[in-house]
Amino acid sequence: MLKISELAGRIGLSAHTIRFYEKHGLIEASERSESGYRLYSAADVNRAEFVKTARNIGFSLEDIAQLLSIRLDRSSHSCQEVTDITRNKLHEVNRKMAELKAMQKVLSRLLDNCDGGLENATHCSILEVLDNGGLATTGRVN
Amino acid sequence: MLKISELAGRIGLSAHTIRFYEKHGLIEASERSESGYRLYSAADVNRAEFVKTARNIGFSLEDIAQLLSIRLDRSSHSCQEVTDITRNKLHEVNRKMAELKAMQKVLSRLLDNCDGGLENATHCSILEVLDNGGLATTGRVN
DNA sequence: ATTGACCTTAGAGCTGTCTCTAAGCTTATA
DNA sequence: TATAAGCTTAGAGACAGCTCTAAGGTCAAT
Repeated sequence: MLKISELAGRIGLSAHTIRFYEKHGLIEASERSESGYRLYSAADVNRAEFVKTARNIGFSLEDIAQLLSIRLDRSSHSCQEVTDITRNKLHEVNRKMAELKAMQKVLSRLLDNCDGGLENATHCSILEVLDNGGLATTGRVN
Repeated sequence: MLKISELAGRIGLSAHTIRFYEKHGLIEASERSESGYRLYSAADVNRAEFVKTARNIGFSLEDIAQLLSIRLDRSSHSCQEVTDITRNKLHEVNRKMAELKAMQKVLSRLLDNCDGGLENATHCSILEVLDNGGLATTGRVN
């Protein structure tokens, strides 16, 4: 049985974060010592590692809570439930990527058109674009 | 001179948001009516539109505050200051893109390896991966 | 004169994920 | 035995960018 900071060291989260995850139902200590210290069994460690892995991949704490409840009773959940969560996450990632790509394109073009020298900003093309409502619509790419 | 909701309609922000931006120094009403209503001049509208455009591109409110202070006195700032802000933003976007790409790759691979059928999740390959600390290191791509 | 839309302010609440603090108890080490 | 490290709890604070509320004043139309 591990104490909280031992678990923390093992999985690479702070003790603070582990307590925070516990409050949100993600990690459990199946026992307590006489003095009230959390004690983690091998199964608890596995669960915590599951949480950490899912977190690393990018699942939200809420996603992870759902995945955990499936993991806890695999036979009464379908594989599809798991893929649905994963697919939703992938869609979310794709949406964000599209946003970032648009930003990337605009920012790059702003930089391309501006020399960025040490002269004063009276004729800075970036400021001009911002003043004129964005990049010209001709040739605009979303 | 426009009242706040007229400005709101004009630039596509809520009156709430305009007051919020004002509190953060982004938008100003150069006058007030006798009864205390905010009144926006043409210059105020231009400034608000600048803010909106920069926001649409993805600049943070803090970035915009900096851009505004340059815009306010272009001759005492260099063009480089503007490109620095823009370049920093671009780098931030690039970093986030790289994170999202990694997530995208992992999520796609999880989905590829899982049939996602209606059968129960006892042998769900996604859960197995999460239980085993992530995708196999052989052939791992970051 | 009344209704209803609009305006004012200060400040709270929301999202998600921590991160830290205070005040006090326990355990290990010297 | 004294000290330091580690544990406990509840709750506050941080980030960014809104979003909304309460309690009230103003204005235009009927």
